[in-house]
Amino acid sequence: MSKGLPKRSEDYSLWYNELVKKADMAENSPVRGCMIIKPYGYSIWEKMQATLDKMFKDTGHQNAYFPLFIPKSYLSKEAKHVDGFAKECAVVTHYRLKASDDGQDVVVDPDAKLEEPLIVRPTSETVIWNSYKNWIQSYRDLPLLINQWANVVRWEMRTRLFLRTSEFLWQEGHTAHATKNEALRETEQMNNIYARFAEEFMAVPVIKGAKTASERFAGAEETYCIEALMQDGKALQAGTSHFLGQNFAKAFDVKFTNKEGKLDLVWGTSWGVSTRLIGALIMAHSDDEGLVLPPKLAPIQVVIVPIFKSDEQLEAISAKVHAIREKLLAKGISVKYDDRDTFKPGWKFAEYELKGVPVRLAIGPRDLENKTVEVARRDTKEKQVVNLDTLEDFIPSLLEDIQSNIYQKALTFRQENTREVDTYEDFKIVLDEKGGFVSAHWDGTAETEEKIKEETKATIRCIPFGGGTPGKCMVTGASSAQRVIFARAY
RNA sequence: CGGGAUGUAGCGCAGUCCGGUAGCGUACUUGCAUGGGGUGCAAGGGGUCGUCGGUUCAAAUCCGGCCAUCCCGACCA
Repeated sequence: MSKGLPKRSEDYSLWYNELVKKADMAENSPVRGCMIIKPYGYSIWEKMQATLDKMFKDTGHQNAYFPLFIPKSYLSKEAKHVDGFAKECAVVTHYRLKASDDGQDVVVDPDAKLEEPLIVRPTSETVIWNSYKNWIQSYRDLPLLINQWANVVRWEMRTRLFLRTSEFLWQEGHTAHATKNEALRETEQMNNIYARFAEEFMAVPVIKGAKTASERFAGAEETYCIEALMQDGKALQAGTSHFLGQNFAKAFDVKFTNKEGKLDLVWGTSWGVSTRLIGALIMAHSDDEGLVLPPKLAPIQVVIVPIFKSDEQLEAISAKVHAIREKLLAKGISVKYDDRDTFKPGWKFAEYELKGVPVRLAIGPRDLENKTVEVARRDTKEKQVVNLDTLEDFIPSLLEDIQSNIYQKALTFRQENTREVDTYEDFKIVLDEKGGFVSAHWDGTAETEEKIKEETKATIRCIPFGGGTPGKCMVTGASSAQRVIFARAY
């Protein structure tokens, strides 16, 4: 582990990349655009998974698993859907290799060509709706509320660790409903769950809203989303929830008999969040020293570092530490005691800061004498000496304090970097000089949206829920029902 | 697919202009000291110089092809 991270303020991209690698979260795989998620990065994902999975199950969803391969013909059944994904699909055309003529290599066996190419799923609507056709006959089979944890492949031209990789891990929920309203409520409910997860667990404030038609999921009638602001002033789409209307039901002929005995098409939704959330977590809180993890998602919440010279000292310290550890574990706090003598205390301090461990305890001979322990918090880097007797009450409240402090910090940052503008001139200036979210009036047309994107690289991140006051479009002067959120985005 | 750059030890790089037989930092191994913020000193191990070909007495270095990676664009539910 080499020391030193590039400065966040000097080169945000480099800082991010190095941080991901040095904190031992992930690295590039031999296949371009894919990534290897290392145990530390994966353990954060596992925490996210566990939390989200519980939220899904609490709202009546069940997990299932569908195949990785999608026959090409499935994908083409929904016209808009295939349009949206066709350009980034990995395609399997053969099922066998053979030795090359000179025996030095293996080549694709031309005799092993598949009758129909298989697409490595970029998303699973098509395979899943193909099954739903068989699973749904009556209104009694509805609603069908299914989620799957899986990997998907989208062959992006340009990739970034966690934020956009060719292969990524995610959950995708796919539900079927008897009525339009119920499906709409589901779409909204899941978007709310994502927002709650982002804010309460990731400590990342998000704006909930609807996508414009051009930013919608391919095949959806409405896409809701949560949008977060990163520390470099760029926006990141953190989760999406789609109202699919009856589009996939039509494409896959999924009909049910309603209470009146009449055939009707079912209404669908789909929603997902991915390992991109880990990227959001990193970019939202971390600093020049490394990761800053919210206690609720940190794989290690408290690390204890002993300071010792001799084996006798270590033994005495360890006895104390074990008692502390037991007490904290009993309160459901994850504690790591790093008593390795192969690394020095200073090295360990830097290492756990890099990895974003929220609280560090250091205990040495001096503390044994005074019955104290040094407590350092990662978010503010403040250190204080705490009496051993009060520690078990102090730590849980400190963890809560850190959780809310980093949320507040991120919220303040977003508020300071969200600006209302009324003219296109100001819009361009703010975007270039400050970045962040820009709240402005837009006439609602795809043409204006496209023109702005073309000229400024800013996209409409969302049309925030909750409405707002009407006004005039900053570009065309036409009337606008409410302000929308623009930003340059990842 | 266009524009730019890079490929030398696990990682980060110098050496290339001006050809002469492989170097620095870090990491690793060993020893001694050290230990409350990335410890110091000493010794040691580790290299098809991306790849294929050409020029030359001699190529990491010059020339050509290929491959790969990164950055900028195009692309990005």
